[in-house]
Amino acid sequence: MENDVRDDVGLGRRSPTARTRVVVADRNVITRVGIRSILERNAGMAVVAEATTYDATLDAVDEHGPDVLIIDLDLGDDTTRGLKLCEEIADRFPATKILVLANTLSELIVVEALRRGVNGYLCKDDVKADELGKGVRAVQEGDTVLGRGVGSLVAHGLGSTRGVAERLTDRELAVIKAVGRGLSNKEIAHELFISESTVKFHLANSSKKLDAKRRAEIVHKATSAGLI
Amino acid sequence: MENDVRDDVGLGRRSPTARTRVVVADRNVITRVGIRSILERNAGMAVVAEATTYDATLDAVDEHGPDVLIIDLDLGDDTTRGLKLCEEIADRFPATKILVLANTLSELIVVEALRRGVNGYLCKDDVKADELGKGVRAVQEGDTVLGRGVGSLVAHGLGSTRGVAERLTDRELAVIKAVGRGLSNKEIAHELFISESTVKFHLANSSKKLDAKRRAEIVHKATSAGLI
DNA sequence: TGACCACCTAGCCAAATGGCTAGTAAGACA
DNA sequence: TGTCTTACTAGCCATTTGGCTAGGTGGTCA
Repeated sequence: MENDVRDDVGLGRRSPTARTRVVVADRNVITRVGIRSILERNAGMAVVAEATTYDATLDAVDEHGPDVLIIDLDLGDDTTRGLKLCEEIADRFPATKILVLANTLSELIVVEALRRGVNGYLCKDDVKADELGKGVRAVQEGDTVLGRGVGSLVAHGLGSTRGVAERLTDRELAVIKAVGRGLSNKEIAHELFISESTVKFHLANSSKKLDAKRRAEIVHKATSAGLI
Repeated sequence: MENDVRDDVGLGRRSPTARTRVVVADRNVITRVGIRSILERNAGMAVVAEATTYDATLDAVDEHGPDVLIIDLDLGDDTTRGLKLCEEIADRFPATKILVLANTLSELIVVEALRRGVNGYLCKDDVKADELGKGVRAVQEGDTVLGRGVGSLVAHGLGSTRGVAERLTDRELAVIKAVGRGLSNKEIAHELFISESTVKFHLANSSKKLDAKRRAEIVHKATSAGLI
């Protein structure tokens, strides 16, 4: 059950059976220790580096060229930067597969992540201990891994007629943040140096993209998705 | 730096120096493994049980009578049940100290938790590896532990003149959830079998309690606090 | 060059919301 | 018994909002 696989290294054929090398990017120590513990003890993998910021993640991937990057998209204030980072890594380091390990499940983020070249998407609260290792192995071998619930969410989204969670622009995000702080359109207009009409324009667009009926729902969806 | 402290056990005086016994309640395997790893390897403590539901947590505390319970308030749909559970444990098992390990930092929840007998409140994303063990040790010895940022948040809340995050009633919570789904007052009234006036009444009360100016802000604060 | 996109603005109108006062009623608690 | 809390209702009125149409700008990319 818990064989030590270190002996594999240094045997005959090296490359295919070599230990899977993983970089973990998560701001949470507890999570990092947990992942390391699970992967190294039970799955025979090696966590070669840990990162807690976007920049450090990029550096770590560049330096270690891991087989798999396990990343929580939310390393800072908003998930948007995490998505951009994934895109960059998928682009610059195609040999490194990306497995997102998210706190929350949001169609918006899942679809956007897959669009940007992520190879797998698991939810922290849903994964069982053995599934983490299996997931890492699977993405390493080229599979796309979607955790419980994630798959059906995506299928549902792709099947529907609407725009499937289009990306929010910077301006839209700024307006939504202000709405979440309880500001009126007039106050937001004043704060962002735009007219009230423009605020309403951005909100109307955000509504469509998020499939939300009212500003309160926009805020709820954006908050749940870690956008604000 | 990382001495193995297991030798402490079985020395002369047992009870004061005996290994601290901990129960961990968190729905997330990775976090549970991480906490166990950190506490057992570096702090010389023993995780005697893990729980993933409110009921299981109560059972585990009852059965093992741990020195400290480390709990994530959000074991199910909403944080409210977690708060109730803490109150019950603090009441029935005063020997077990409670250390909350939260995902998010919300004044609302912190104040409410302390009010119900919790001994410490740390934020997962903020704790360093060594702080977890120190925190556990401190609450065990009777101290109240508030993580970085948590303390000032509470102090600020207590210092202000307003009601300091009063508890939301079930009805208010139901209305807020509906608002988050983008429903209008009329729709909410119909869904909850109450009049539109009553919906507005509950929202006005919620506004005061959460110190929110508009429904969108109510939703934002409630969502951030894990209430909906 | 034209198409497309993000961004910005204006005005109109119906609906929704928020703030207020002024009540009723049931259950908990001392 | 009286007081408190929660829950519920009504109406009024100003403000906010959402939905609509109809524009304008500058930047990017094929």
